[in-house]
Amino acid sequence: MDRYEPLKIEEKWQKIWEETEAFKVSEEKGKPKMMLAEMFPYPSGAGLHVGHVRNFTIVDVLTRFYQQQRLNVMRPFGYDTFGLPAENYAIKTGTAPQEVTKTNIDNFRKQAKKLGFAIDWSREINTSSPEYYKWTQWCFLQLYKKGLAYQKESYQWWCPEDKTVLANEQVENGKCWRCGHEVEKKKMKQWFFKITEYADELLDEIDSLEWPDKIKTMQKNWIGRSTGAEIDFKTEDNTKITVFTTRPDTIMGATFLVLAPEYPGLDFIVADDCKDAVMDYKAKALKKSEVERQENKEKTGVFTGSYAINPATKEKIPIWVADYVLAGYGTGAIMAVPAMDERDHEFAEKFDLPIVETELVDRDLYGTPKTTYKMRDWLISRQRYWGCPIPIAYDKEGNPHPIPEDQLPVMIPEVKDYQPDDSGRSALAKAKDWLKVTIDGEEMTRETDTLDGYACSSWYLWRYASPHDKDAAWDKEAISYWEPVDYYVGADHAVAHLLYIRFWCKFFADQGYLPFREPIKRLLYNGYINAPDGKKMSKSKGNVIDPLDVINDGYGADTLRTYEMFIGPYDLDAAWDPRSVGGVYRFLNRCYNLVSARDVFSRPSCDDGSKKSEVSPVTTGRDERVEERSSLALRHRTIKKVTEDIYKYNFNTAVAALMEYVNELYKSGASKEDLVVLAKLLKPFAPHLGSEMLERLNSDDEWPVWDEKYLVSDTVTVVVQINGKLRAKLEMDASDLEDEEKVMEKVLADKKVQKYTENGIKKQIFVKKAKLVNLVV
RNA sequence: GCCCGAAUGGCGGAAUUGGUAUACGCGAGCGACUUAAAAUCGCUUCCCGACAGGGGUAUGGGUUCAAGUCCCAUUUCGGGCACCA
Repeated sequence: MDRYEPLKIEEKWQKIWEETEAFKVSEEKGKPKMMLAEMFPYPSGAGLHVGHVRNFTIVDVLTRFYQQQRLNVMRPFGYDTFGLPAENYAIKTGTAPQEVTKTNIDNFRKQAKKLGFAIDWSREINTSSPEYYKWTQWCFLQLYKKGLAYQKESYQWWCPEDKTVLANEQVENGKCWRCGHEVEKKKMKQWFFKITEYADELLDEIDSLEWPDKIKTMQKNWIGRSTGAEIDFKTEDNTKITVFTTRPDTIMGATFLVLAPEYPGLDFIVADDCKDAVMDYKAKALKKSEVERQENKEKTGVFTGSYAINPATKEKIPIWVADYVLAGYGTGAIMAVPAMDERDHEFAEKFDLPIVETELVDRDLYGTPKTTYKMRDWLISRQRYWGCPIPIAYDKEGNPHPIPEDQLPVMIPEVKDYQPDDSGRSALAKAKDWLKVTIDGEEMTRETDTLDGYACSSWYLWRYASPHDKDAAWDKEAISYWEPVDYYVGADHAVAHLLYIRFWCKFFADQGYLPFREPIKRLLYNGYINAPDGKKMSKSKGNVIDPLDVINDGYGADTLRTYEMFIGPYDLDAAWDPRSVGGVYRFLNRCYNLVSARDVFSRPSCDDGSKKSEVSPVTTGRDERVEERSSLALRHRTIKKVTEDIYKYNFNTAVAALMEYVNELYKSGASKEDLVVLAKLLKPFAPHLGSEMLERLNSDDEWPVWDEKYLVSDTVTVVVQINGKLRAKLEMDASDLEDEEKVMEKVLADKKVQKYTENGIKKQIFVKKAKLVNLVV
């Protein structure tokens, strides 16, 4: 009997998979397909962490599960490589981001291979490679052509630390999502994608997706549709102010108007004697950081000195400016109804404005119906070096022109100094020669902004279908075979990425480039793995578990993978427990021993494929027949349990069922067929060991199928409750269950039951499905 | 403040969706093997009780023959949103 040596076995199988390109797939017409992917990682210098392992292993378990069911399964891999960490490293060390990225990718690939993932390595992609970002730029141009990529001057979130603008989605509690610095508002001309054009469809189709409710709700809230009306108010000198309200029926109670500090026509409205005060307030409001605004919710505002006429009451009502009205939502102006709205009420109290009870009127009487959204257009320009250059150039008048498609990619120029500055232009501006470009004989200057990294990840799932395509971003035929993606697994980007990719999908479907309108059928949102103390792992706390250490300590990748599936429900956060890792290792060790020492554990095989055991009652004697039946039942019960658990993503209980199975086999002995089934069911979790066991058992890996007929046994245990309390368990023939009278007869004959039913039975309930009798006495 | 979600042994967590609470693993204890330790194997392990029995799924109430599961209230913890008119 030899010892389980995981590192040896794993090296052997990884070599075999590498050399045979075991997971390379291509389109096979008529064969059912399955495509699975994780949210591709940003390859950091620190290498894979245990969170990646959980994420990737979920994908891998499903991948192998479907492979073993002989579907045509694609499980690609890629790297999301643009972004600040590589650039900040470049600023610090002078090393080109291209170089750092290559080193990190090489490391990630090596580590992923050590984990035994069933990846089609021929489909590896990298968003910062020119072959890839050429097509990101092409995507941009398609959006530009249709007017969905446009420039606008407006107030934007600016991170003074990273010296770039940020999208709404990248501002968390008033702070930059990357560096945590407080963001400011800055008026700049920036590029946007018009995601709002698809707001309704993005909202309405959410419910058709097999996604976690949590994510669906977050997206719905983010889009934030509300229906109401726009109502025109006129000032005394006839300037129109349009307000948005969800309650047009409360107009009788509107006793003043409030404008956002950034309201575009503010200058025309303010009365001369109030100008100084209003401009002063506006300047202060803009300087206020988002954090300050949130911390101090005390209402502030100033009177403009002007009045408007309430079209319903014909009353003259004052116009105020206050920063509780947001410029980017609705029209940037509201009618205040202090009797109905809490915020208006607070404002009216503070500034002593009239509060009148309102009578409701017909909703459509004074306004026109209007729908608005919380979601804003997606700000995509970044003043940073390490991103995909926006394929635009400006003529002498400053008008933008698209770079012709045959001139793509617009390569990232080499510079010596990566440092961004406050000029509002990225370090690309330092590449003087690169800046010049000739389009249609006219000299122009290139755009120096780069694209938000989320643009690069908004189409990568489609690139997997034809990753080396030189003529198109994706091959239409390949993509209509493979996609939409069947399973997408991640632990982040609930709104941003997962909303953007849906938006692009709808856009490219409208342009005829995609044959589907939703890119991801099923989404699995896995939980984090925390340190043993329950806290987030972080370098500074020194509580990081390195998955490579776990492997190299001798446990191996199979133990690591199986442990992370066993750790708890996949969608909940879990704390790392080094001792439980040992428990999983012991389990795999027992699996190995069953095969390597078969003579010790063997039991005569009763092959369920043979007609003998299926039909004819076994003639060799009662005991042996019972034995056969129970081991068949065990085996088929386990197949069923593991299969159904994987379909339900209950990976933890699937592993538990395998442990139970092994425990039973240790007690009762195992036939060859028992072990073959064990190895097949184990393989998705522990692919190296599973493969090794199957090789030794001389078996293929095709996923086993259970037969219900082995799950019904001759005898059943009937539970007897008296007044809902468990009092007895009775063995009966299974056929007895069909006859309630017979069951009751046996129940009432039981001595223990009789003890409780001396004074008669008021009511009896028999539940066949639960094999249960409840007697009310 | 608003909207979700959760609460089960010493710990991570199971429970066919209303039907035998605590599967599986960890930890702990006992035993076997061993000169010994490790490894391995076996047994025990919710609480009270010698037994009979009783109690028990955050707390209080309710529905039901039957509640961890459904309903109402409360507490605690997690997540999301946060002046969106």
